[in-house]
Formats: sequence, C-alpha cells, structure tokens
Amino acid sequence: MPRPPTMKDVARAAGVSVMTVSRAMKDGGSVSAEARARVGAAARDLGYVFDATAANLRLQRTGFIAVTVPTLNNANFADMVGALSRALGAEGLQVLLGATGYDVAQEERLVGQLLRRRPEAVVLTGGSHTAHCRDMLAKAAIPVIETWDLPDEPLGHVVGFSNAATMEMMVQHLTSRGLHRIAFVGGDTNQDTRGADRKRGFLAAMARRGLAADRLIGMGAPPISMRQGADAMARLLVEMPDTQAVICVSDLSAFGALSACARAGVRVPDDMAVAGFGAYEIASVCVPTLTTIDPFPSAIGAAAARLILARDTMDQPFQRIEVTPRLVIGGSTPAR
Amino acid sequence: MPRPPTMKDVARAAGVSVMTVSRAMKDGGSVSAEARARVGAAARDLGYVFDATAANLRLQRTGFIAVTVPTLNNANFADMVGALSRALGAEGLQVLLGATGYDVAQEERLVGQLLRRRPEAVVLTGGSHTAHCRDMLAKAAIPVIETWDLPDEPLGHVVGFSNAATMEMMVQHLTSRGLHRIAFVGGDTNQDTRGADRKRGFLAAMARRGLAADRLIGMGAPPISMRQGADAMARLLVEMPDTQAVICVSDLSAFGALSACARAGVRVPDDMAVAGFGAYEIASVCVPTLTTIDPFPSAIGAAAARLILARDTMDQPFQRIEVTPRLVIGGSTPAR
DNA sequence: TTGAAAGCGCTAACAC
DNA sequence: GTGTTAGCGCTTTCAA
Repeated sequence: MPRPPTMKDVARAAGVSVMTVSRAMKDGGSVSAEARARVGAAARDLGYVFDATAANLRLQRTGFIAVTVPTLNNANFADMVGALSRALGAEGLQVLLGATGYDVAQEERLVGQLLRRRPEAVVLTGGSHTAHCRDMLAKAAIPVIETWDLPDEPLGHVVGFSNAATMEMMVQHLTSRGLHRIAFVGGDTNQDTRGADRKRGFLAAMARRGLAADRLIGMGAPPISMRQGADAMARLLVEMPDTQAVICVSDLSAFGALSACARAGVRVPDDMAVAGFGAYEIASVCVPTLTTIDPFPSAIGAAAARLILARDTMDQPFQRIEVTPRLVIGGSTPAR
Repeated sequence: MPRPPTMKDVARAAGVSVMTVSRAMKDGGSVSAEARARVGAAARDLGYVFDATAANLRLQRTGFIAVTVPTLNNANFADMVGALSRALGAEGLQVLLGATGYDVAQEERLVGQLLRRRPEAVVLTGGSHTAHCRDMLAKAAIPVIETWDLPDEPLGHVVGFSNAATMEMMVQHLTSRGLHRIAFVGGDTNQDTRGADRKRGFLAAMARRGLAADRLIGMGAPPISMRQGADAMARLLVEMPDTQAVICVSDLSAFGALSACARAGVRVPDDMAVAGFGAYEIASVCVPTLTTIDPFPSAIGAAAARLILARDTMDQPFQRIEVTPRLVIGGSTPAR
C-alpha cells in the first residue's frame, strides 16, 4: 500500500517548492495565481489530503475541543453536544467526544486519554471529579468548562444551573395544586451527581414546607430508564397507595411511571400527578403531556462554544454563566 | 502561559536521555527499574502529559477511527457508536465522530474534514454518498465500513441489513392479521435513504400482494419526530378514516401516532394498528407496546469494531456482514 | 512572490 | 540498558 502523497509530492508534480504548496493551501498566502492553479491541479491529480496532524505539531494547535458526557444516548446531552459542535465547527474546531458512563473513575481515565491529544479546551458535564482528574485539568493550562451544574469550587468556567433549585420549582408547583404527599423516583447511587442534586433539592424543598419526604424510590445505577420508572410507579402504587404526586429524576422515567399508571388504571393527574425533568420531546407528545423542567441543553452548548471561541480575546476571568431552567406545565399535574 | 513540558524536560529532570523517557513511557521498553522510577517521578513533578500528536506523526498512526452518523440525537445511532467506541477504546483507538444531518453534501464536507486527521478507518452510516465523497474515500486507502444498509456498490466492508426487507416482514405480519388497508408515514425527501428504502420496501411488499399502497403520508425532511408522527395520524384519521394499519418510519413517529389515537379516542389495535421501526426503549414501555423491528444497533457497532481490529490480520477481501433484524410483536397490532 | 533552513515532540534504527 | 542520529509532514523565519 503506497503511502499517501505529501506536500513534497505535490510540490514536485507542480514544479514548485513545498513552501509554495503550503501557501497555496491557505486562502491568504501570497502565491501567484498561476502557481496556485498548478498546485491545485497537482493536488487533485495525486489525491492529496492535507495532513492536519503534522500542521498541528508545528503550529502547536490541534483544533480539538475535548468534550465529556455521561452517555451519548440521551437527547439532552446530544442536544448540547450538537449545538457545541455546530458552533465550533464553523470556526474550524472539532469536538473530541467521550462518554464517562456516569462514573468519575472512568471520567478520569477518559480525560487522561483526551489530554494526550492536546485539546485546546475541555468541556465537562458536571462538577464532580476525582482529585487526580482535577489535578490533570489544572496542569493542562487550557480553558476548562463545567456544564449542567454550578460547582462550589469550579475548575474554570461554568455554564449551568442549580439542579437542586429546579426541584424547588417543581415542589412549589405541586404544593400550589394542593398536593403534599409527594414521592421522588431516582437512582440510589451518587453516580449521577446531577440526579443526586435534584434529589437533595427535593428533600430540601419538602423540609422547607414541613412536609415529609420519606417517599423515595431508588432504582439503582444511572441512567434510570423508562422501564425502571414504570417499575418504580408499580411499587409505589402498592407500597404507598396514598401518594398524590411523583417527581421523577428524568422525563424518561416519568414516562415509564405514566405508562404504569395507564396499565394500572390510575388516572393522571386526577389520582396521581407525575412530573419529570429534561423537556425531552416525549414530554410534549405523550398523553397526558408531562410537567417537566426545560434545562435548555442547546443554550448550554452554545454558551460553552462562545466561551471557547472568545478564549483569546477575553482570557482571564472565569465566567459563571447561569442558564435558567424553565418549568413546563403539562397535563400530568392538575390544573389550578 | 508556559508551554507544557516535553520529554526533553522530563529527561533533563530525571538525568537521562529523551529516548530513555520514551521507553519508560511504554510498558515493554527495556529500561532499568531505577531509571523508570526516576522518569516516573520527574514526569509527575512536571505534570508531563504525553503528546499523542507528535507520536502519531512519527509513527504514521493516529489511533483515530472516523465515524459519521446522521444525528447524535437518536438512540439507535448512539447505541451503535457506543458499542463501537467501547470495543475500539479497549484497543487504544479513539472514535472521531461527526454528524451529517441526513445530508450527503454535509457528509462530503465532514468526510473531507475527518480525513485530514488521518483516521485509520472510516465507518459511515448508510450507503449513499456523493461522487466526490466516494472518490475521497477510495483514495484514502484505508478501510471503509458502510453500516445500516446493504449498498449495491459498496466502498469496502458492509455491516448492515436490507431496510426494504424489514418492511416485507412488517407487511406480512399485518396482512396475516387480516389488515389490508395499510398506510405508511415517513419523510417526503430522499435524505434519509434508509427511511426511503423502507418506504420502497413497503410499496413493493404491498404490490406483491396486490394491495393498494396509496396511503402515504409524507412529513417533510428527516428526522421525523414524535410530533410529526402525531400530526400524520391526525391527518390520516380525517383524510382516510378507513385505514386499518399504519407503518411508521421509526418508533418515534409511531409513538406520536399512538398518542394521536389516544387523543382522538381511537382504540389501538382494535380500530387502528400501529407499527414502528427501531426497537427504541419507548416501544417496549408505551401503552400499548409497539410492534417494531429491532435492527440490533450495538451488534452493528460491535461487528464494525471487529472488522477494524482485524484489519491487519485479514486485510484484503471486503466483508459483507448481515445483521438480521427481528420483528418484535407488541400490543399495537392485533393478536392472531 | 518564492525558496532554503530549521524545528515542532516524538520514536525506529542503530550504535555502544 | 542507554544514547545518538535522523526524520515523520508541516510552517515560521529569513533571505533572495
């Protein structure tokens, strides 16, 4: 298998020096129209493909932005990455994506791998990381952006929101409808730190109102699936049948809960109110529609992209951008 | 901002040559235990991070596998990429991911960008590409794997299935239940070529049985959303109320159709049968569960990974691996 | 406008 | 076991 042609090959074919080829590959280079044409023709003939690796080494700029998400298989994270990727791609930057599986140890490994590629910035989901991971990121001396969270001790920039505060909004909504016996369905590990934050927010919001927050259904390790949401609701209907409302850690589990109600002949919202998180498409299509929280994933991605693209002009101060989530009231909680 | 430390810096600090550092960074290198320890300590002190870019240039191996999908925001593609990424990551290969937006022109641009990174193989979704895209891939002289399809003129390896044939399975299922007035809901462009293939397969299957296939609802450009599925069903109920069954291009639109039936008081499957494609989680959770086709996305990803990892040992012949989809009968079509 | 030389950080090959 | 040399493909710098 012959090795792919290099600039040297193109130069020889075009009868010019490699430098002229290099200049001709760029837009602005000062090259005579004739030389440029000859180079273009030679490159086409040879099937020349520019080698970004070599250019990166010389320029000490890779054009990579490392991004970690808990999982690819989640519309919220996919939306964020999509928005980020589009905005960065327009400026010639490329996303280098990795999934942590909701596990800080795997995040640490992943970040280590990604840093070897010399990314120009790192975008992380969440604000919880191992000590070694924090250390690596600090030493990398590149912009770090934590998202989907408002960490107390951020590594750098932050684009996020308070997961706990969203539950205050939701509990407020439910109690305003006269519902007080409220359950929470989520994971029973702290692996999904944002989910755990929402559970904490739920507990705090209930405590603030003097309501008992002892209806907690833990469904194992994240991500909590639709099926697990359905199972949780089935358990709840048996074990705590006087429950009036259920807040689920995500719309996916909330939809599962909704389905379990449908199967059990429990009317939503009359017999049971159901709320989710995430404003996934399903929330606006299912019957009844789901009351949920929209965290504006693509706004988070777009804001992160803006921070990255502005890194040269306004380098120093760490930004803390809050993207305020919105309560979306659907048919799964009672009308006023 | 100080430049990150290089092997030279580590070598100086450890009192050895760069070559010894290089050897100490690998597992197998022949380095004395003492030197290895000194290098390790120096590297830790300096916060040294191995520069994969430079090593790649020297080794002429990047460790990148380029992967294109229509969109990240799709559980089927996310599953495929996840399986691929896990299998490749275990061997030190990294996925370089890009989204085409269901657009061959954008795929062409994307492939051009990705090839500049010198990937060691390319995994594409689908078998339709622009002429220039095919040309670039042919000239790149690296393994190319097309997935989710069985192209007539593949570029290289293939891991997929016949989208058209899945619709034969589905039409067979519906007619065996005595349903003959069957509609198809999908896009009305050819951008989603796999969706278009399924529509062709539907038309052929109907023709084969002498059934009229004139109940086609086109909902615009892909991806067809849950909402569009709901809108399509709403239209169908008005415009062709005697329709007995609807096949939707994906489970997402099928779920939308299901919701529209629920809203309209149409009983599924008694008054209307609904079928989807993809075996998304929602299909097994919604009420009733959806009859669908499981294309085994992670099997596709795993098979592609195997082809890539075996590229050295069994280089030449192009493989054509069929991952046979399975009909999953749910409650949205009538029991026998 | 064009070219020659030097070097980005790393490693294969070959000394010793 | 360790060091020296050369060079991967590109671009900056400087000279013509």
